[in-house]
Amino acid sequence: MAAKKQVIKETVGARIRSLRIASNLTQDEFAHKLGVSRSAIAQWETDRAGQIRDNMERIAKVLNTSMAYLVSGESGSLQGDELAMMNLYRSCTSEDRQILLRTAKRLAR
Amino acid sequence: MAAKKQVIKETVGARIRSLRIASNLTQDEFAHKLGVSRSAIAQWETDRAGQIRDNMERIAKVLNTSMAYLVSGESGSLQGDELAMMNLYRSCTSEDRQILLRTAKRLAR
DNA sequence: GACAGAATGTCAATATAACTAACACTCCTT
DNA sequence: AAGGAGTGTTAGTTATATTGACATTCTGTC
Repeated sequence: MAAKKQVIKETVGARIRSLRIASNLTQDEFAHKLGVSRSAIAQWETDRAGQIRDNMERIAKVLNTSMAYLVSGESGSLQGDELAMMNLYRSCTSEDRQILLRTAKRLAR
Repeated sequence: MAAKKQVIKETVGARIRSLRIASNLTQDEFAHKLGVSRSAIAQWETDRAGQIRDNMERIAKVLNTSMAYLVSGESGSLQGDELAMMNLYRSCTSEDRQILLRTAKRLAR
C-alpha cells in the first residue's frame, strides 16, 4: 500500500527483458514458449506485476538462467553454459564428480 | 553424531523453517516480525502456499539470508569443490568445455 | 497415564495479486 | 497515409496468498 518506487535500477523486469532480447525473442514468442499471455510479459518487464513461482522456473529455463539471478541480480550467479555445467555437476554422485574434476584437470591448460 | 552432512533443503518451505528455527523464533514470533498471520507461516513451511515478492524480501531480511537462497537453495557464491570445478571449466578451451559438458551429461543421473 | 499450555497443522472464506483480453500507442516500411 | 510489428496500458477475471477459527501434536508436570 505504501509507495514503493524502487531506487534500485536493476529490477526483475529489467533482467527478464534484457535476457529475452538477448535471446532474440519478441514478447509474443516468449509468451508462447511459456504458455502465458503476451500482456503478462509486458507487465513483468515493466514491474507492474510479479510472477508466481511456477512461471519463474519456466522463465529461468527458457532464458538459460537461474531463478537466483532473476530474483537477486547477483553478478556472481552462473549463467548459460556455466550454469548448465554446474547443474550437471551437482546432479552427479560424489564418485562421478571426482571423475569430472580429474577430467577437467587434465583438459585445463 | 559426527559432523552432520550439509543437506540442501529441497523446498522453499523447508529452508524457511530451517532458518526460522535456527533463529530461535516460533511461528508466532516470526509472523509478528513480518506482519503476517501465523497460519501463513505454517502454510509456507509446509509448501501449501507461496509468498508474494514483498514478503519474500522481508523473510530474507529477518532470517539474514538472500531471496536467491530461499528461492533456489543455492548460495550466490560457489565454494569448495564446486568452485574448483568451475575454475577448471573456465580455464578450458571451448572445445574442451564441450567435452566436459558431454561427459557430465552422460554421468548425471 | 492424564492433564494443561504451547507450538504447529488444516480448512473454509476472504483479500489480493497474477493473469487475460481488448484497446492504444509508437516506430518502421511502403 | 496506411498497414503491420512490437509493446504499453487498462478493466475485468482467474488464481493464489493470506486470514481466522478450529484441530492436532508436542512437551512437560502432576
